Amino acid sequence: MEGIKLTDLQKTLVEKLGVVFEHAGSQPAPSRVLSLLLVADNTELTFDEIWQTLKISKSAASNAINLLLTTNKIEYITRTGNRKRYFRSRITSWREEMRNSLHGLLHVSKLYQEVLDQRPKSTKEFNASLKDVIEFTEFLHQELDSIFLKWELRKKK
Amino acid sequence: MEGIKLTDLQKTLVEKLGVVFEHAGSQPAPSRVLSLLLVADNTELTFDEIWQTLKISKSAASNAINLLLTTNKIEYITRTGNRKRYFRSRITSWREEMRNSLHGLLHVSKLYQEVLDQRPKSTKEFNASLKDVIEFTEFLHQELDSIFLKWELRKKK
DNA sequence: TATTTAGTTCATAATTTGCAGAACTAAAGA
DNA sequence: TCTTTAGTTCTGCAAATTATGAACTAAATA
Repeated sequence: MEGIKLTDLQKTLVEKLGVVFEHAGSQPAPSRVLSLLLVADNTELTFDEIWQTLKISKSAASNAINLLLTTNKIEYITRTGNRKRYFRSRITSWREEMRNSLHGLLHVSKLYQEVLDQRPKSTKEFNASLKDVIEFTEFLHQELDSIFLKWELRKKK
Repeated sequence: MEGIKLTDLQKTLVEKLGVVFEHAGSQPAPSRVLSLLLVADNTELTFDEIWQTLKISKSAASNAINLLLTTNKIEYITRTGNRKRYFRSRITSWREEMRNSLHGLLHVSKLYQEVLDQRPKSTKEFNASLKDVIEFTEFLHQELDSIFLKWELRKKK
């Protein structure tokens, strides 16, 4: 048996999502692995199921999976008396990932501050915008929890 | 004269920012052009100043500039009796750009909805997370203006 | 001890990307 | 009309990125 069975719709979705992830900066193979783990009926797939279903080489799958593991996009579980690893998307930790993305923006912010520090005082509007971006990013980072909270309150209703 | 003069700090900042933009998915030359327009004392630079300062070819500069123009990262102004275009960063429209980024996320959200629509009902927690991501993205999109507002109120104090 | 399993690593091979250089163009000026 | 200016467009190439297949490995099983 070669990989898992996907409907035509599922195959299309894997490719469409794959392209979206590529545009977001991810490589082709990792993008497709991640997509497959979102689209497949079974959310926990083995190494063999992944490369056989996506029709990519074992080495491409190995590299893709390890990249996704180190970037915390996926994780794996094991089962007693079974050497296989079952890989799954970490979508359930999406809040955590969003926080991390914002942390990345904070790093850009620090660079913007360095830029601002060395700018001539004369370009007032420009400098003010730069300062706005820096401050708003920091604000967003501080506010994230209360934004989550507000959303959860609204959701309950 | 070859391009504009940059201090060593400015040169370093152009490269550091350039790398950051590259990590965000932008190509090398557009990244450097965008960085230069943030770092240079003069916020409005001509085509010749850009390629000569960055030591890239005219074609690389032309392509980079046009890409940045079509993605609304930069704009240009002209001056009477002068055929040159003066390019500048659109950083002052950063709110608009943020709104657009969120709009892009909304597009991903639509795909996630397609994924969710075809998923088996049995993977409850997984599906719930997917739904959360979709709904939170929409929430954020709706809330953006009031988040801006809250930030501006806080800023005044 | 031999074999199978679940991957990993390595040496390329195949694309893809991004840039340079040169030729080109359209408008303005001399 | 010739030249200059302010770019654009068109190859061609070098480098970087990705993928492949085959050989390898370490643990478990027979």
